[in-house]
Amino acid sequence: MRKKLATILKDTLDLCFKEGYLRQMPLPEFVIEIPNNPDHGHFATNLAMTLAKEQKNSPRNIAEIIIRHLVDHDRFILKAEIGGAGFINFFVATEQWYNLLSNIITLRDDYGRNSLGRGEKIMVEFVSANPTGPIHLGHGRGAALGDSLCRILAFSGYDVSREFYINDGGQQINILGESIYSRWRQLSDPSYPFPEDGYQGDYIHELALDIAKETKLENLDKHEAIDLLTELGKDKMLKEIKEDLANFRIHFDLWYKESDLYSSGKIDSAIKLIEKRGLLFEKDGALWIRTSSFGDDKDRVVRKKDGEFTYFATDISYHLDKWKRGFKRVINIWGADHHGYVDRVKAALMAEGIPDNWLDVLLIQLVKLWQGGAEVKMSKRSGKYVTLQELVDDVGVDAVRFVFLSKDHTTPLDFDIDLVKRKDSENPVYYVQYAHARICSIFRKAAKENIHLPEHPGSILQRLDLDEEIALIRKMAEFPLLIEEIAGDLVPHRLTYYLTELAGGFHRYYNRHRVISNDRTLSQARLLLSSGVKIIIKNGLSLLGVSAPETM
RNA sequence: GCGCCUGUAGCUCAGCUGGAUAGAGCAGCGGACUUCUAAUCCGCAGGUCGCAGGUUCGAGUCCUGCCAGGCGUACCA
Repeated sequence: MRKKLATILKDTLDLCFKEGYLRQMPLPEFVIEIPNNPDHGHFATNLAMTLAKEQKNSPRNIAEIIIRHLVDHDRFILKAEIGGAGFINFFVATEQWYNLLSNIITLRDDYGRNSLGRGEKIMVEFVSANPTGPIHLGHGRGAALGDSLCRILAFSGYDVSREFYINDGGQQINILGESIYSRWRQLSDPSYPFPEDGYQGDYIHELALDIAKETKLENLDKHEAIDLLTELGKDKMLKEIKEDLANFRIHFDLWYKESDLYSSGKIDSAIKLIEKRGLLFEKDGALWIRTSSFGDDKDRVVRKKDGEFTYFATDISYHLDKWKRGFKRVINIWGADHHGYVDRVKAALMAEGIPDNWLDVLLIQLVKLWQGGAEVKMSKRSGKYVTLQELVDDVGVDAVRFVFLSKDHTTPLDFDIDLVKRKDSENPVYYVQYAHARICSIFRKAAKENIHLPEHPGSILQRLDLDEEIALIRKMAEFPLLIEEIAGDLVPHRLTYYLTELAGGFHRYYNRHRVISNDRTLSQARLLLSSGVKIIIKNGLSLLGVSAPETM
């Protein structure tokens, strides 16, 4: 509807220029917003104010001229008024709102879908937790964000791929093997030393027990045993990570192994490409890439003195591989502690001729856990942290996802377990789900009384003549544009707020008016209204990966 | 030192590309179930938008400086 209004305004300006009501000038940037105050209309624009300076006329005079010459062949606008310093407030003809509601009901699951992405290939890489321990809360937040983003991008016409990068090489994996080995030895010899930088968590102990049950380790020498434990431990950890994510309703299209980059020679070819561009040099026995030419603070090592590639080198080749696979755009979701790494990777990509804006990195801030009014301290080093699975077992997938998604990822998140566990009004996820369940309940009741949604709403909709009813439809009308904005700005948290407002609007309505009454057509009209709300709540929750229950 | 993020009601947070009287949930106080689910609703109270300047018709939003908190500044991964 906003687009329709924008067209009307443009046509109107053209007319005013042509007929000389206003001085000819380039079209200024102006906004059409939805005012907070209902007295200010359904839509408002600052158009007259943006014209004022150039027109050498007062905003209110210009608004007057625009209103007088509005090009509105379809009688879209009921009335237009001047407000404040020169806003133009528009009231849309009621019929338009009825059409919109009919449209929602026709489109159902597709209401809100758009073609912003034009089928473009886009990849979201997220979680990518090292297979050296279970996934914890921080990963969970990234998982919820990444998955929801993918759902929204797919809904917006992108061809989306979800990818998990497995760091299955390098030092930390060896430490995993050594840690398991020590725990295994400690089964028979409690004094056996544990590596200083080993992983402390109880899961290492469990892994040792598990593997010892299935595999004979006694006959192997230490190195063979550690190698084997590294492999088995890694596989078991990865399996657990996959299960935990599946329980969190998250599935990936591709699990990409870091080790494949080595075996396929992709690291070498990535570095050769940089060499070809003359951005590689040797210093102090190491191989460096001149990232400082592309906005990085300093140059970076890709191959160490000892001949090993750095993690940075594998990352460069991994991203080059993403590029070669034809993704038009890539989004990475990383923990905020990686922020120093962003410029470096972007610089390296630019050194390979990849444009700066190809990669978007979303940094998620820390999750702090609260219980009993105190912060639950977490540290991976000491092995003391709450896993995602524990939290999900405790409070349920829906609540965890909703809470994670209800905050902007740039702000640190305080997660209060006690609060999220309570299945009452304190938890917004139930507030939204409850509205859905309530509407389902109304439909059950209606079916019993043999009242059904009409096939062709037509004139029945005219029975929706309360301000609250029109206001609800107006709220519903915001949904498609909101989805486009979220897909464009990568901000799914806005959806949780929208859904809470929509649910609130319905709850209020429900408490004041009966949907089902003796008046059959009125009942049908209100069922149509309820149906619209239900459709949007269901679509919205599904984009967050949250269920929409029919009963609660 | 330099860089990134954050600072809005007692608490947790929204505030869309600058717009009209800064919002929501929780916590506090007072009300509403013989009627479609009270996991709901209604009302009251609660604010120097960290501080100080600047830009302009207009700033929580943009710019500069300062203060506070978090994180990062590896030939680790």
